[in-house]
Amino acid sequence: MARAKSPEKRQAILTAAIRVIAAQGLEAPTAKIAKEAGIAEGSLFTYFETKDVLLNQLYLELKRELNHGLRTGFPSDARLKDRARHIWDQYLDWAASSPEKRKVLTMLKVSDRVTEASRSIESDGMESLKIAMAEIGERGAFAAAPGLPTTVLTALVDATAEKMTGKAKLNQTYRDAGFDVFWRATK
Amino acid sequence: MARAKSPEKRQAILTAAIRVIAAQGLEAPTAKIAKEAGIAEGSLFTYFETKDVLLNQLYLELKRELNHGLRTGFPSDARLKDRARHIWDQYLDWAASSPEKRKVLTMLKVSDRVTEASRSIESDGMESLKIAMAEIGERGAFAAAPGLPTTVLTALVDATAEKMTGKAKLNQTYRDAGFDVFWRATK
Amino acid sequence: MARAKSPEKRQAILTAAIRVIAAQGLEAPTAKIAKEAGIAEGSLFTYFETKDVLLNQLYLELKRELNHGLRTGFPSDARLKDRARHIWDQYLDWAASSPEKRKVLTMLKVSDRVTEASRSIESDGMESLKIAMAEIGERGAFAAAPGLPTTVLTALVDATAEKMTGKAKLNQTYRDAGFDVFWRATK
Amino acid sequence: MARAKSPEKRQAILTAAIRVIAAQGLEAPTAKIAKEAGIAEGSLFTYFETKDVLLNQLYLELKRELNHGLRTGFPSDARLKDRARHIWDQYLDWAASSPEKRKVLTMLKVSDRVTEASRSIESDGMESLKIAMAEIGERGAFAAAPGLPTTVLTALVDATAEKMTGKAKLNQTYRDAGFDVFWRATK
DNA sequence: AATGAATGAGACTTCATTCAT
DNA sequence: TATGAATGAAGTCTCATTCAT
Repeated sequence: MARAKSPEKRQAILTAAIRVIAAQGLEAPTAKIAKEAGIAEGSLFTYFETKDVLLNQLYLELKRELNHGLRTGFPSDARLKDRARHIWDQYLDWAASSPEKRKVLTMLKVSDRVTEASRSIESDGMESLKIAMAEIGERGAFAAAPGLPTTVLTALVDATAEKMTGKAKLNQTYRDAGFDVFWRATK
Repeated sequence: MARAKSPEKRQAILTAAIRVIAAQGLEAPTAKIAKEAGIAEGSLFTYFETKDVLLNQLYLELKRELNHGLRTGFPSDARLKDRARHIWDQYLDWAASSPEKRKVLTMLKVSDRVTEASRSIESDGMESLKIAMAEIGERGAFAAAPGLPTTVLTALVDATAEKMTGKAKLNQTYRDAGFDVFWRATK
Repeated sequence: MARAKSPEKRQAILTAAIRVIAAQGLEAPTAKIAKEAGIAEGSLFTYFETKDVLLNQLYLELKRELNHGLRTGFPSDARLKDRARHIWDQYLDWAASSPEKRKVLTMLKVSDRVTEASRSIESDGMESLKIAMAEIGERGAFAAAPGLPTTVLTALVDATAEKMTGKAKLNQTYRDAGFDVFWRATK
Repeated sequence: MARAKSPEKRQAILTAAIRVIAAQGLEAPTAKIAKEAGIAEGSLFTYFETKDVLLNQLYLELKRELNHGLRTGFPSDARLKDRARHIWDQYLDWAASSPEKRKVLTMLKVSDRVTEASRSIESDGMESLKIAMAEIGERGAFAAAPGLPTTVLTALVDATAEKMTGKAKLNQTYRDAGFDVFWRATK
């Protein structure tokens, strides 16, 4: 049999895409992504039929990775604040430690090159998190404003991660302050 | 001397750019913007030397307009909560009533086509607002986290405006809830 | 006003296309056609939106030119043999004097890049010719074989023109022999 | 020694090429031909070094097959008209029953990818046919026009076969009419 | 200043051919 | 020999910018 399609190469393309797109935006040339991945221009299309397919796969990959992080070690039976804090910490860790991924995911969320089909794909095992977010949604400032907690949480994580990039000294301060802003809203 | 450059035409280009870029992203062709503005392809470059110049001017224009709204009727001598609420309401009004402008400003903020020089240009007359934000920065969850209040405020407005688009019925609820989230952080 | 789109340039592209396609086939690169026409690669698309549009326009142009030749000086009131001979001579003159055009028209007729819409467009003023072909269709070998005379005429012209290319000496012989073959079929 | 090249596979490629090229033209991808033949992309090049080689072999194959048909049962000693009719019938049977092959052979004849070397290769055992064509060439409209009979015959068969495709009812009529056109030329 | 045709670099994608397995 | 991933040249088309009118 011939060479098998290598998962490493596929991953290399996605990784290269993150790096290049974070720097240049979604209009980054596929040729540059291929070069960064160490493969020929045409080989990119062996793994992703078109640029749009690549972009959608990248979106799904990042969403999956983020969701996986949120689920990992989730304390389903702890009190609400601890569960919220877990989400906050995991989310923030991912956002702060992978600023390029966060940036690219943000771009993709806004872009119309990501299809509705991609957007509607959800990860498994998110039930406990949804329950926690639903509980939060019944409390404090969030009551009567459907959907607001998730949106606000995402916005606060982004804002906090933005401030954290590159200021190691104050990182713990920002991390606590950001969560504090969020948690106060639930009192 | 030949005809003078017409300020109306300049404005028409900026307005067209907002409409077209909101729909297609920053990669929208200058030719399309020109057509939407009712002028010839080449004329656009009489008013803006390059596409990057246009984008930067657009960024400045939107920032200026937003800041102008925030200043208008600012109750410099009221108590902090009222001043904060004024900022919140004005900001949210702009964001909710000009969704295209908000969308484009968000795109521009993230894009690397907007230069550092453009980003560092500030509007005049913002002193009172800065004072208010500084006072907020000393309180509650924001203490010890420099710069966080502004970032958080922007993030909350964006998140709230996003939820408001198209749900007239709940708009007042979201408006109040969003501010509530913000204000609780200062207690 | 800016430069007007020049009909000369449009014609230069069509002429270049004939030359290049006759030599290389329909897959001839647009870049080569543009170069041959003395314009920039991109300019070709100012005159023809896509390669397919160019090909269809070329088809229509050649068909129009050929039909125009057939109509010119057509002796509507002469006896059938003279009318047939006029068609034969005009057709053969065109085919023999423009071998590249004939070759390209043949290619286009067969290609599926020429749309049904293009094929169905007819030239004006062909009535007298149609009458003549109809009369022929009722005679001799053609009776009871609908549509055969036109097909056979085209085939015989092509075959004869093929033999004529480059043998000036025998040209008149071939011209007469070809028509003879055709006319005998009507006896 | 390793496995020998399989003649079946070679034939499968040629058959697939006919089907695919009839549908898409000579620019049909080799990958598609390989897939249609049920083999891997790269295996095609084990049997035909390059695409041009494949095209030339295909041309020779079709020409050989056609010529074989013409020779089969050729009545060398019959009177000229019967010999001509035999050629006509055999040729037309092949053309009408294998429209794809006829189409592809026509394309190849016109293409410059078929070399002069290929064109000059002749089949064995065609002497009797050549004698018949030579006799025809001395008669009627063909006298003094060297080479015309063969060209005209080919053209008439193509034209007739074209009309026959899909009109079973009139097929015998067209078959007779076409031959009639040809034979009248020899009187 | 206004117009829009002209330019050519560069984008995405296809495909004949090579080569590791 | 068979496979199909890998390659990169080449093709069509887009678009920011220039420039003749």
